[in-house]
Amino acid sequence: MGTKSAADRPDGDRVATPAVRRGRPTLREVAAAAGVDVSTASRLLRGQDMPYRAETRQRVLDAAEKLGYRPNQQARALRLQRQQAIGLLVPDLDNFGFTQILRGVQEVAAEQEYTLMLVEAGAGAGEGGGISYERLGLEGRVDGILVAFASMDDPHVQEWAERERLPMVLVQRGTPSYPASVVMDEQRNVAVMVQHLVELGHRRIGHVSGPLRTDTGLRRQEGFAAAMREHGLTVRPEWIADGGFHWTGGQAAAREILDVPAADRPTALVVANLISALGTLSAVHELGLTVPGDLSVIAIDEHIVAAHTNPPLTTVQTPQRELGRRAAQMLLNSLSGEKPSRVMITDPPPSLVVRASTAPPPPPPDPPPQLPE
Amino acid sequence: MGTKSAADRPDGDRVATPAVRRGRPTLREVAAAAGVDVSTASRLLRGQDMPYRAETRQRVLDAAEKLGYRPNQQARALRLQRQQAIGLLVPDLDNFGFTQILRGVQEVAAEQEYTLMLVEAGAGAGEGGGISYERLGLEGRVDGILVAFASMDDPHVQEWAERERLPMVLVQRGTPSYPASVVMDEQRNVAVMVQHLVELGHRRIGHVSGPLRTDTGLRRQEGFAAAMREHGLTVRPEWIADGGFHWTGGQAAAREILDVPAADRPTALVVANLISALGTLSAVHELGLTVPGDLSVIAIDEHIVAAHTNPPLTTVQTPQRELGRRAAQMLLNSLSGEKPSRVMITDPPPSLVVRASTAPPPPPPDPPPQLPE
DNA sequence: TTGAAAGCGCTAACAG
DNA sequence: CTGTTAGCGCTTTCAA
Repeated sequence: MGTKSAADRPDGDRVATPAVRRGRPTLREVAAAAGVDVSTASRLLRGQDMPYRAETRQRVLDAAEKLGYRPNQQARALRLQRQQAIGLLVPDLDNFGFTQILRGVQEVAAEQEYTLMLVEAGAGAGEGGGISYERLGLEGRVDGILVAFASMDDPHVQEWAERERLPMVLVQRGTPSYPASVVMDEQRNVAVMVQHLVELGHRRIGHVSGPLRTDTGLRRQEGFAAAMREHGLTVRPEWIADGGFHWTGGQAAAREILDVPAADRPTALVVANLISALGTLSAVHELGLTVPGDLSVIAIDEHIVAAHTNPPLTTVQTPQRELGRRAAQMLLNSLSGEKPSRVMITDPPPSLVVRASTAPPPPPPDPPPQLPE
Repeated sequence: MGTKSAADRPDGDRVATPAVRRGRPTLREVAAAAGVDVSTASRLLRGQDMPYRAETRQRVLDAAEKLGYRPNQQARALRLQRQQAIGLLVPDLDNFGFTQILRGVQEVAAEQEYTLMLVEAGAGAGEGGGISYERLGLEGRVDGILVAFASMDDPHVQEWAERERLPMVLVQRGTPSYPASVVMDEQRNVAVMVQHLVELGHRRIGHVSGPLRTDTGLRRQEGFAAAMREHGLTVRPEWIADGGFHWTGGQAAAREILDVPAADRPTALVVANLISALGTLSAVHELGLTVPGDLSVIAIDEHIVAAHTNPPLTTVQTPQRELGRRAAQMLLNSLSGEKPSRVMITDPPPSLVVRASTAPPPPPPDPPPQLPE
């Protein structure tokens, strides 16, 4: 390496780690092997500019190939002030709703040659607990983050992102105080479900909702009320309960709604997500009711699991993947200076996956000849 | 919350900041604000050494606090030649088996202040397809990787890791050619299942296996054979089929095994993982059989979903989390130069979660008074 | 007890 | 067409 004699540099040979071979070949080594300057090698290897002598180009390319050169992302990031990476924060990977969002995000990130860091941020903290975002270690590692916390109303994320100066796009959560978000048309999602039930003949419809403090939960519930009104049906408060987007919550909510005399029960339940629908089914069975004989159940979120519950659940498939795509695009665009906005996905419209959990309502238990209301 | 106006700076003493605010405060700025050299600030903020003048310490700490200083990971990584981050590659986040492994890995990473990069590597590629590991962009971003590809027998990973000089630990996959891996005691997992069935009175037991080209699949199948032998039962080849660790595979395998005259059917099926057990249940219902009336079914992998299938599945809970922990530990240790090894987790022993899918076998269809074999 | 200086590996003006 | 130079933000000898 050095052209100087080792003798006149008493400190010279204890510079780096005692490792004989370095981890990976550096650009400097490639350049040396090709007999050019690092700057030339850098430009050329990155495909920049046009004019190189054919021979130079060949020599550099050969040397890089031969040494198996791969640019050091860190050095590049430091120099460019850009990580070429984004983060995706999800609360819970057990929640079936997230995998499709993830796929969408992944696609876009890959297309734009960004690395995606997926972080399950809710894991340790449980539902209500505060998360230490600092602990995630995302700080200097990503250029921006996507936060898919529909089920978590956490003001800290926003503070954190601001403090770290991290561009952030909220997914499934249109907090009015934040300008960058992508959500679905929940009204429509729910309308599809209500419509299906009405077509089957149901008029007594209840709702196992999401938490009302979350944007998604709230909008689904509003959508429920709106759809009911549209069909001239009454929304009965005692037929609505918060299932918390969670298994136990769904169970508790269903118990609350259904553990009443048969005459006071709804004939169908619209459930705000798949995992809480599992809980709902539990409660239904506990109470000795049959689905869809006594009660129809329909839920948001399509997943293979829905085909295997008892009975198989009718679901609504929503544009989750598109949601992920758009969110990622927005984040990436905002990194290039574009102003982010609030977007509502409508394009792949929600579609019904009809299975065995929905059917016409049972005949009314009492024989009142006309209006049950 | 409080919308932060640009103007409000409650504290009177303001640091002379450059005209344009940089992305984040640098160490240099902190040092300047405190009136010390960067090297001093660096040492002090990292809690290095002991001897600082109390006043110096205070000034630096205050400045850092006030500016909201956070060290730049990239610069540090470049200097230290260490990312303080590890990657976890999983094939498929829809597979329930991985979340617990993830939790374990997360715990250890957090304990040691490592950032975890979770990458769903199989997503785009499908089961058999080759993955472009280079595309993951993990290259210079992590110090090592955990590969949880039980269901994928891919020689490329190894090459890739070697080429990138990335220390790698295999999780759930004890490839004999690779020295660093953590697996479970699959023999024991399966033995628990067989034992349960035998105790219920079953003697005609089949197996929906994992792919035999995967280590896990193979070991589960060997375990099955061993357990059967131990109980003096015969392993019937026609009662074994590969469910591919996938939904459709599970379905096909079960069809193959069960679509025969009743007298030739097993009375119980040991299924190699939960997702393929869902497929198995599908096939069983298709064929008009009842569980557990005609057939008992038991699967590996405990998950809340198992409580909601039709009927609820008896499962074996395995030490997945511990697996993740040990794997992460091994990787981290190997980063500090320790030789990795092949480890088999035995500690939290597998435990049975008994649900409705297992029961005593039906009475034999024919009336042969003695041995059915 | 603290400061000066030398880079980690890379890119980007600006000169030749 | 290619080389020189000057750092990105941080850590770490070595000196003072």
